[in-house]
Formats: sequence, C-alpha cells, structure tokens
Amino acid sequence: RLGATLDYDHERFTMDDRYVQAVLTMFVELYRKGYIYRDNRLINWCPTCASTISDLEVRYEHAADTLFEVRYPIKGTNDFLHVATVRPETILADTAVAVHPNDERYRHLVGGTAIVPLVNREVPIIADEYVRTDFGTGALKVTPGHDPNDFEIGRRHGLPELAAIGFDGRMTELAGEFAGMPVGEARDRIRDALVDQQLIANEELYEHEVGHCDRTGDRIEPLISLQWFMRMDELARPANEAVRSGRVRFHPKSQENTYFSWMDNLRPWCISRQLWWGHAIPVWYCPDGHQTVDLAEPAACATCGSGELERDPDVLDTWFSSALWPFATIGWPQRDDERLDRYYPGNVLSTDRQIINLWVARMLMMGIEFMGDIPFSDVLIHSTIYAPDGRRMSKSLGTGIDPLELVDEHGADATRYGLLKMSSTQDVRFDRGAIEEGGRLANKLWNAARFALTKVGAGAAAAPPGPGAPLEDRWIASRFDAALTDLLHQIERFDFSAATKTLYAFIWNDFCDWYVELAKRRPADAEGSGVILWLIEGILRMAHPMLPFVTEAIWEHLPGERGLLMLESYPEPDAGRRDDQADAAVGEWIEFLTIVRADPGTSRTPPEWAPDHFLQLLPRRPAPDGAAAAAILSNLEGERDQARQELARARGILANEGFLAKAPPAKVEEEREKERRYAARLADIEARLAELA
RNA sequence: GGGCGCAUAGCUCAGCUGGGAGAGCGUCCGCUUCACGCGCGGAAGGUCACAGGUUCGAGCCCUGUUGCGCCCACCA
Repeated sequence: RLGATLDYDHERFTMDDRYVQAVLTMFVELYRKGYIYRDNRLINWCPTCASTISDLEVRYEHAADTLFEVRYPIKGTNDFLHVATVRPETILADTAVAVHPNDERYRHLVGGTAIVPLVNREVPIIADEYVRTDFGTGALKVTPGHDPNDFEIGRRHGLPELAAIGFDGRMTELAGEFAGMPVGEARDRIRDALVDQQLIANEELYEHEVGHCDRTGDRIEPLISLQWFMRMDELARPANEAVRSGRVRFHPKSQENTYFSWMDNLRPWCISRQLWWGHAIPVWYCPDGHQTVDLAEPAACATCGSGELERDPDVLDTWFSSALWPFATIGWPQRDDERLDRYYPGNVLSTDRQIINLWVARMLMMGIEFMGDIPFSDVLIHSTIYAPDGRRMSKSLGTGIDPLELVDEHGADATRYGLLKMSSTQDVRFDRGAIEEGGRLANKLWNAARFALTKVGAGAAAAPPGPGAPLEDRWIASRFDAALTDLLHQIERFDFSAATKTLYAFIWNDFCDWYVELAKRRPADAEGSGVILWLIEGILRMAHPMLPFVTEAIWEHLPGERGLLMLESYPEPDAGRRDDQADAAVGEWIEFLTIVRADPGTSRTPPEWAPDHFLQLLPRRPAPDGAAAAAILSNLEGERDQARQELARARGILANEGFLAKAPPAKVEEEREKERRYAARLADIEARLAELA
C-alpha cells in the first residue's frame, strides 16, 4: 500500500523449512566451536511466563521496600554479625556471610562461622572485594541461588547454590515450615519469626530499582536453572572492531554509544526459553544424561549408543534466529543461491534504536562469524514516533495510528512524504500536518504538470534549454540542477527531512510559482515546449522515490511510448546546467516583484531587460482613491522605520572599535555596504513621503 | 547510580564549522489572475527555558540551574 519496491518472490518466514535448517546449522556449528554450552546459572525467571527471559527483556522499575538489618549469631561467641537485606525470605538459602577483606571491623571474623537464623545452618564468613564497606552494615549475606551478585561470589568461593524459592514462585522444601508459601507471604512470615527471636535490629524504608518482566510486568525472580548459554566475548571482538574502525557506521553517530556500552560488557547470553513456540533446540538426551547435538534426530546417543533419546523441550530465544537474517534469507547455509553472493554484504540497515543490541549487534556478530564479512555498512537509526500528545504509541493507551488509515485518508504519497518530513536524528511527535503537506504537494504537482503539458506541442522532443533559450528556461534548468544536487547530498546523509524540504521548495516555489507563471504568459513556441517536457521528465524522476504514485500517473500522460517510471534511471546532476547569469537576473526579478506586490505604490521600476511576459505579472495599480493613498502612506512609513532601524544597527556595529579591529575585513566591508544601502533607501523613502505630503 | 539527548513563532519542527531568527500548519487582510480555493497575493506573530562566562560579536562554545525524554546498570 505504501508503494515499497520489494522482492515479493522471495518472502521468508522464520519457520520456513530452509530457515529452520539455517538456525539449526548455526546452533550446531557454534556448539562445536565451543561457544554454546549448557550450565547451571542464575537466570531471570518470569513466574507468569514460566520461562527464562533475557537481560534485555528485563525492565527496571522503582520499588519502595523495607531494608531489614538481621542479626546472625557468630558461632562460638555470644556476638552477632549484622547484615542488611530487602529479601528476608532468601535467608533460608544463605550459604555464607561476606565482608570486605580490608574492613577492620570484621577482619578478625573472616574464616569463622556464622549461623543462619531460622534454619540454623552453619556457613563460613568469607572476604570478598565485592562487598561495600559503606553500605548497610558492611556485612553481606550470600545467597548464590537467588541473587546475581551472590551467585558470582558463590562461584568464586565454591559455595553451595541452594534454592529456597521454586519455579512456581513458591517456597521450596528447603524452606521447612514455610514450604509451599508464595514468596510475598513467606517474606512476612519470616519477618515475624525473626522479630519473635529478636533477630531484627532495624527496619527502614529502602527505595531502589527492581527488575520486572517486559511482557507480563511480573517481578523477576533470579533462580538457578540448567540452561543453554552462548559465550559472547570472542564473537563480539570483531563486531566491536568493525564499528570502532568505521567499516560499519551508525547514523546518527551518537547511537554508537548504545552499541559500545553493551558490547564492551557482554555477559553470556542465555538462549534457551521455556516457551511453546519457537525454534526447537537440536539436542537429544539419553537416559544416562548424555547429550547429542545434531541437525536431525540421531539414531543413537553419541556417547553410549542408547537408542532411547528425548529431545530438549526448550526453544531458542527469538533473537537467536533473527541474528542470521541477513544471510539465511538468501540461501545460507547452502551456497546454491546466487543472491547470497550478490546481496551479501548489504549496505543500509534501517531500524529503531530499541533493538540496536537485541538485533543489530547480533547480526553483526553472526555475519562476521558465518560469512566472514559485515552484513551491512550503514546502520540508520530512525526516529521513534510518539503520539501527537507526546505519549508512546501503544495499543493499551489507544495512542497508536494505523498507517493504512493514513493511506486511505491522505494517500500513499502523502503518507510517505509526511513520514520522511517527520524523520529526524531524534524522536518526534506524530504530525498529521506533515502528511497533509505531502498530499497538497502531490496535488500541486499533478495539476501543474498536466497544465504545463498543455503547452507542449504535438511531436515535441524533450530537450534541455540551449544557450539562446528564454531566460526562465535557463533559470529553471539551473535551479533544477541545484535542487537535485542538494537532494542527493541530503539522501546520502540520510537527512530525509531536509530532502522533502528541497523537493517541496523546488516544485512549489521555483517550478509552480515562478516558472509556470512566466512560461504560460509567453507566446507559444515549439522550442520552449521541448524544454517543458524535459523539465517535467526530470522532476518526475527526481520526485519518484518520495511520491511514486502521482509521478507514475503523470508519467503515463507524457507523450510518446514509454515504460514504467519506476524503471527509469534517477537523474544525475550536471553542472553544465548551472547558469549564473539567469540565476542573477531572475533572482533580481523575483526580489523586485516581491517588493512591488507588498507595496504597489512603490516608485521602483522594473529592470530594463524584463521581457513582456515578465511584466504581465505586475499587480494592477490600485485606483487612486483615499483609502489606497492612506494605505500607501502607512506602508511607506513602515518601510521608513525599518530602514532607520537597519541603518542604526549598521552604524552601531561600525562604531564598535573592537569590531573594526578584530572582525574579518570582509565582514567589516559588508557592514559598510549595508550602511550605504540603507542610507540611500531611507533618503529615497523620505523623498517620497515629502512628495505625498 | 552511569551515560545520551531535548527545551527556538499558537502547534509540529529546521537552524552546517559563532556574524542581521526560518519552514509548514494555524491566525488576520485581500483575490471568479484561462493548472490547482488541497489555490493565488500580502501581513501579524519569537527576552531562541533560566543564570553566569568566553568573544568585537552567542540560538550556536563553556559552567551551573530548572523541566522533560531515552538508554544502560548485579550495590545487599
């Protein structure tokens, strides 16, 4: 509906057989290279999804919790070690208490034993650099099973990884009398129990950020689980380098920050998901727990030969399969598709910054790994469009706008133009006015072109203006080349908003307001009609990518046999069309006519060279009645005041010795010239005022 | 907590390496001018968030303040 020129013969769906094969191939190869492995790790668990979710799908939200200061008895003494926690329910899974190695307050306790309250488990008191001496009491309870930091500490010290909370969001058998309770309830009950035993030294309000599931909004439960992971550090290095060296460029460049800040701190990627829908993980297990990784179901276990195999029930994170989109869609891993050579690497990837890390970074890594080259050289991060009131567009808020409705209401060309005009290096609010502008421009072009074509004689052949062509013909050819040059630069810079402005100004102002108005008043002649045809062809080619439908429709009306405009080549700039003399002359005429239109009583006279059809644009002199005379007087007085202000400004600047001494000479001369000009104009106006008086 | 960005005409936004504030829409005043009233001509409208600083000169550079947005982050 938008007129996008896509290759509909090659649609690809992520679950197509060939695409599935590509995904499995990637998994198996990465596994064999040692990047993919299975491990017990702390993962982000969403209780409602009943699945792991990736770090990038965790949304942090503000939460007001209670920070408890809990007393842990120190074995063999009557002393207590105080630790701070917001999650007393995880006490049941504590396997150590940690302090900072340099913390004088606790140094004598390191190596000793603390007793975990309620469960009376004896755990070591350890020293770890991670602990902050200035937070809480400076002593940290270590719960490897339920906290990411603690998990790391636990791995460093070889601590057991216990689970007091299960995948159903309830307390496990480990929790003893609290087993089976939902986490929230358990927290209250455990707090009460601690109070009973006088083990809570303090409670205070604590505000912090807590992870929630991006989809369900559930509070994320960090749990230990056996999952598939992918090691990222080695894969990231060349992808990082590709952007660092400029082989891959982000537009705008500032978006590279997003990329680097993530790429420089990559952690293993948990790629398995406990979902019903997705690419199945190509791993089979035998009763003894050996795993066999292969593209298709193997006949027997690769380790023990057992024929009783069960497939891994998990599926892959959706972004795993997305990472190979640039090459798996055109034939990889088979090499039988010529498009693979022809279209890889591509050039521009256009996307939203939300998925720079989820998708762009991973396509770069996988492209380099499997194709040996970057998948694209330029990453265009386009604007995110917000609703007119500044809120995010979303279904639940009802703030979304359906592009198809826009196409119905304003047309596809208008919608394309409007979106291009709205585009920016930063986020924008949806502006229906931009789309309406596109609609008006399409309408204007349609009318102007059809009218101009009536001036083209039968059998005329498109030809650019020669040296002896009428002034306006040489002028418009010069302007066309300037506009085309600007437009190409703007498109190259991905500055589509500026490009719409260039196109609009050329079509509406130069072509319609001035050229057509001049051309239609001149006597018809065959030579000129070839120029008009040449010009219209050029304009249609130039505007076609932005306004494909209306330009194609006009193209159809051009004389002669022709194919589709969309198959024509794009026009190329030609400095030979530039004409300084025509630019200056018509420029002078436009300036003159603008002044005359604003003040029909002006004493200014048209330039001597102005031909007859130029003069026809002059406004008719107003009848010399009283009202008109008063209007002229008032206009003149306005002009006089303005000239006085300008003169005073120029003189003020020239009176500044610092300016005379330090400003560039050209600048100083510019101001002197202004002083002369406005002094002359002021004298002229005052003379006319005296005359009227 | 760290980082990035934005505050310019009633509205949506442009303003490149610092030299007299722009566009479109909206508003107001005129127009049956042989393409278009989705049009033509004209006009009004801005202490460029605030406070300092650098400079002959700042919307643009520096510092700070206020308000808003986004990204990243494992401080109990």
